[in-house]
Amino acid sequence: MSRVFWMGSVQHMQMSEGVEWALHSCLNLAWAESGTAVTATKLAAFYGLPAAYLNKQLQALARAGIVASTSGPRGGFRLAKALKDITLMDVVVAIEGPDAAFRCQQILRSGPDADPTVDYRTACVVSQAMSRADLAWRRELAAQTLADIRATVESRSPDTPELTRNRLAAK
Amino acid sequence: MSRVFWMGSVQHMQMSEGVEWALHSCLNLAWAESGTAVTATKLAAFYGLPAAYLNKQLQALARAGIVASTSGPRGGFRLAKALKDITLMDVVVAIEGPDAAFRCQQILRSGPDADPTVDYRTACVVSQAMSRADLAWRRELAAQTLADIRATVESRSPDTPELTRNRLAAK
DNA sequence: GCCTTGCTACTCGGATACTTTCTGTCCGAGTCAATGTGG
DNA sequence: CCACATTGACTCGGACAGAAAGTATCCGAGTAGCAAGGC
Repeated sequence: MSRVFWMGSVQHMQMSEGVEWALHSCLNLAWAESGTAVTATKLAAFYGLPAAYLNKQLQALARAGIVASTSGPRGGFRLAKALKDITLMDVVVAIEGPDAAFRCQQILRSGPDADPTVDYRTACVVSQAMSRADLAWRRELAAQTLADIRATVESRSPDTPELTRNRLAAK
Repeated sequence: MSRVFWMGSVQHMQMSEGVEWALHSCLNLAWAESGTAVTATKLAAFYGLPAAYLNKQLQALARAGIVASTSGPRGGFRLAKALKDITLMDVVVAIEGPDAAFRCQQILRSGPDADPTVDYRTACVVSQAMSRADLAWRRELAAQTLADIRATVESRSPDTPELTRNRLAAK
């Protein structure tokens, strides 16, 4: 009796959803921009996101030099580079930080035949194998720019640029 | 005044350190095994890990069919497959769960021109791009088996099998 | 002497606390623009 | 009419709570072996 059903794994190792917000916001900035800055509030209203929290993510993009921020009336955010110079990797690093998903804790340090002079982050074979996968991931992210994304979106939905511009221009 | 120094990004999107523990423990099981099971306590003592928590990770490996568990005296864990049939991907999925790192929240659902009939996890261009990177990561993890890891370790440190076996055999 | 039976010690398994990270909110510093005033 | 100081509202920026996940621990269910007792 009382059979136990395994409900499936819980959600592990997920990146912040701020990455998704940041990517879409950058695209919207590219479509909206005609020399004017867009406030975090407007960008958040686009998807019903909490404005203050999106603002936090945009700050991270600003620190990374992806967007530029202006305070005061008529202030807001605008792209600091061309879309073709912004890779997915740039955005992910800006939001999630530069560290690899797999963190080698160097547990071999505590093992029976440990050598204190060795850095197991580079020497440990397990760590090397995991790093290989991380590098493949990063390579793929770095190979795609936001310009590529925009081009694909516009080819599928040609109305998107105008719709977005209008929506952001509206008070 | 009171200049603020940015301390660098905090550590985001890190996978559980249980992955590292699980990988090393599987290798140790392969070296120790001579038909006998090894307890979680012994495996934990190898690196000074909390035994009960390592046990938790080993349970996850057991659910995934990577190791088999036996209760009672002379019980413990032993490999359920050959090392060549265990990929890094298998271990990561067992510990971290099957979900991708990037979770498309389908924020386009809340966008201005949303189509409720569309599943944006597959339709959203941003999601597709992120998935491409995830797939590259998974492909790399699936391409490496624990047998590969063992072979590399043994070629670099030929003493490891015997050292490990002796250490695990010791009371 | 051998079989049966009960017991004890041992191990996994999942339920339970504690810590860190992520998510969300708030208020202050700075800024630009409009407005009113004086020349 | 034009220049300038003042005011005011608006926006980002970082500091401050709440929620969720990761980490660590504990105790119970089950099992295998051992020991004692009976045949």
